[in-house]
Amino acid sequence: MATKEPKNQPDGEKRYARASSYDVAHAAGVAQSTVSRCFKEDSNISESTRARVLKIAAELGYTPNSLARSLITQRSNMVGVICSEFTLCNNPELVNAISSALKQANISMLLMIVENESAIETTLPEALAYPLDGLISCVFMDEEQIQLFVKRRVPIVFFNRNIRSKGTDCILTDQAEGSAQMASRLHAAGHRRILCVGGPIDAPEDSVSRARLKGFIEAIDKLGGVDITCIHAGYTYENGRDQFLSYFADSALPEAIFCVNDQLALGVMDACRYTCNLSIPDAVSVAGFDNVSDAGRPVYNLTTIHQQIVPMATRAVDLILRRIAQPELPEETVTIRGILIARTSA
Amino acid sequence: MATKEPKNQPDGEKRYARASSYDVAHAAGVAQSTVSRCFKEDSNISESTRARVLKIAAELGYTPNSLARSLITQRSNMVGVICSEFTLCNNPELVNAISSALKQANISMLLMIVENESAIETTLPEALAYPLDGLISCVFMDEEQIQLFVKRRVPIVFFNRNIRSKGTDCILTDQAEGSAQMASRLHAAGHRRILCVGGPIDAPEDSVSRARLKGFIEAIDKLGGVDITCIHAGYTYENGRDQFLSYFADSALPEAIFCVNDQLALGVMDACRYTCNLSIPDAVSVAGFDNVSDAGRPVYNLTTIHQQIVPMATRAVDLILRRIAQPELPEETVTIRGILIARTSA
DNA sequence: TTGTAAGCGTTATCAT
DNA sequence: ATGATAACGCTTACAA
Repeated sequence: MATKEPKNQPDGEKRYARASSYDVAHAAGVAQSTVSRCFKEDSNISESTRARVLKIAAELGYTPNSLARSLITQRSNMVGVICSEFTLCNNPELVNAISSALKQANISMLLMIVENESAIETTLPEALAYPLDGLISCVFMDEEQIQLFVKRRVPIVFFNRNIRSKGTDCILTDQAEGSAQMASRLHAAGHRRILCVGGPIDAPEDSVSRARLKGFIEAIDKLGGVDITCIHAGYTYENGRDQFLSYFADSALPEAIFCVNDQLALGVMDACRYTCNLSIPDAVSVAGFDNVSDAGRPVYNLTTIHQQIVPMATRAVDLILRRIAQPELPEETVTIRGILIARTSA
Repeated sequence: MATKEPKNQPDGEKRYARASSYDVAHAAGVAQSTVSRCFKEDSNISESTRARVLKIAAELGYTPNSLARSLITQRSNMVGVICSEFTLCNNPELVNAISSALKQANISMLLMIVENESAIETTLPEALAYPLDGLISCVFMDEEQIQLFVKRRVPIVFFNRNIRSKGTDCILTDQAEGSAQMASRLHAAGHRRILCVGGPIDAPEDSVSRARLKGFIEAIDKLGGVDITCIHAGYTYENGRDQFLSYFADSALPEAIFCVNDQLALGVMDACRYTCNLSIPDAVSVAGFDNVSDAGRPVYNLTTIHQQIVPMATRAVDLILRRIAQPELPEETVTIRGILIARTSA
């Protein structure tokens, strides 16, 4: 009890495989706190002992245990990222961008995938169990869910979800402005009968799809003289394809089709070309939003609005770090412009 | 000191936002250990106190801190997943499958993305810092790197990386057999001049691309009478496209092209159709391997070998759990068959 | 059924 | 420059 024997290693045999700072201290003949100091920059420690201790640590394969550190420092160095299966599978670059921004800041990513936009409940306990340094949510959360994190002082940044709540920030592509750019382009190209393929009919007022649709329609109305029709699908390729087909079954072909995301647009394009034998853009123009990687392939060449995912991810991480440092700062909503990528589909 | 006052809450003001079991205990007038018991199934606790404590916990927004729990239980309930940017971006379903298999087992996923197959060094410190319950690696690791984890008793499962090492398991698509299926099909279709688009020329002997290439060539040789040429690209769409173009610039068109992955195949297809004006499969057949989601779109309709990602992911998690429970079990290499998906490209 | 106390592996605050 | 020692928030004997 009064000795320096590591407590977790009563006999010669080790109970646990991972070496602890006690093991290193024991082997190096120093105090455990000395070992700890050796792994910290600018700590008062002589270069000679540091060198010796680090050498022994390497031999024993010792690295400070992040979990134990977190407990005392009150910082886990982990940020949770919640996103939907759809986002992961159709826009993996987004997750990649967030991952690399976090890596830049030396923060680990606890990734939680939810089945769909409204299934966040299933992962809430997981997100709450850890003392996360922050949460980046690419899905909607209601006020009650948000409060669970706010109460625990876990900063939330909403990624492309326009949610304003006390103590949370958000980063958004300027949906309305992006859609307006597309509206101008289609209008300038002379299109006067336009079909809009929106998200689900029951999408909430503040959803991405609604924002894009609304922005598009308002811009078109301002330009004037355009006949607009809207149909509503989900978000997927198949939704776009099927909804267009059932629309086109008993309606005239529009001159242009604006889809609120690229997946819908790709579905519509394929429906046009492979089912209806319509050539694009000769028979009809198609435009999307997001600029997913497929959109740039020659098979689609989709005219779309590019979301600047990389700067958005960087900014999202900045917002988290900022709020960790200064929790009481006023809420911020950062808006980043979309960039019109003119290809041949429209 | 002798009182039951929560130590972390000296005055009325709270230093930390997250409620601890002490806070709950204090509010409920019970011991801290009682609170702990309330959150554990089948523990000797009266239903009445449990109900009361849980109610108060909910009010305070208390959930047991996973980190602190891990420290004492020696189980972090976190599994690290390492994969390359390429895999994430070109086969996001893989990450999704792993994520959902882990979720099923109530394990959190620490996702680490590395720039490329050989950049794992950059994320090693992160993976080692946490006492992970296991590691699923979708990238290569050398023996020295593996040992770092083995030493810490962290089970590793290699996902589609054929690495045999003491104490580690792996789960693989049967590359050779899948390639052989494709070889049979192309042969049966009457193709006698076949171009293979392999991975990088310097890919290691035990790499996925080599295994597929080797399996294909051996099977073709067995069938006989086929003239085979190999070219080497990287792994990407652009690699496939560019390498095919530079090959075709001064060589005759083969009857069929087998690419060691779908991305290469998609690149080759687009090069054929959009640059060389060759129709597929009339002028040339193209086949791939993986069955990524794009392959099924009518724009490609790629004949390919489907990797059974979902069962593979489930099995990978099983292997981890198995080895956590019984670390000394013999190493296992699970092989799962690929399924030929015959579409119109070949 | 409940409370007391030890310990998980760290960092941080004191002494020395 | 280094060593004791007290947290961090839990789980788990052991006592009562």
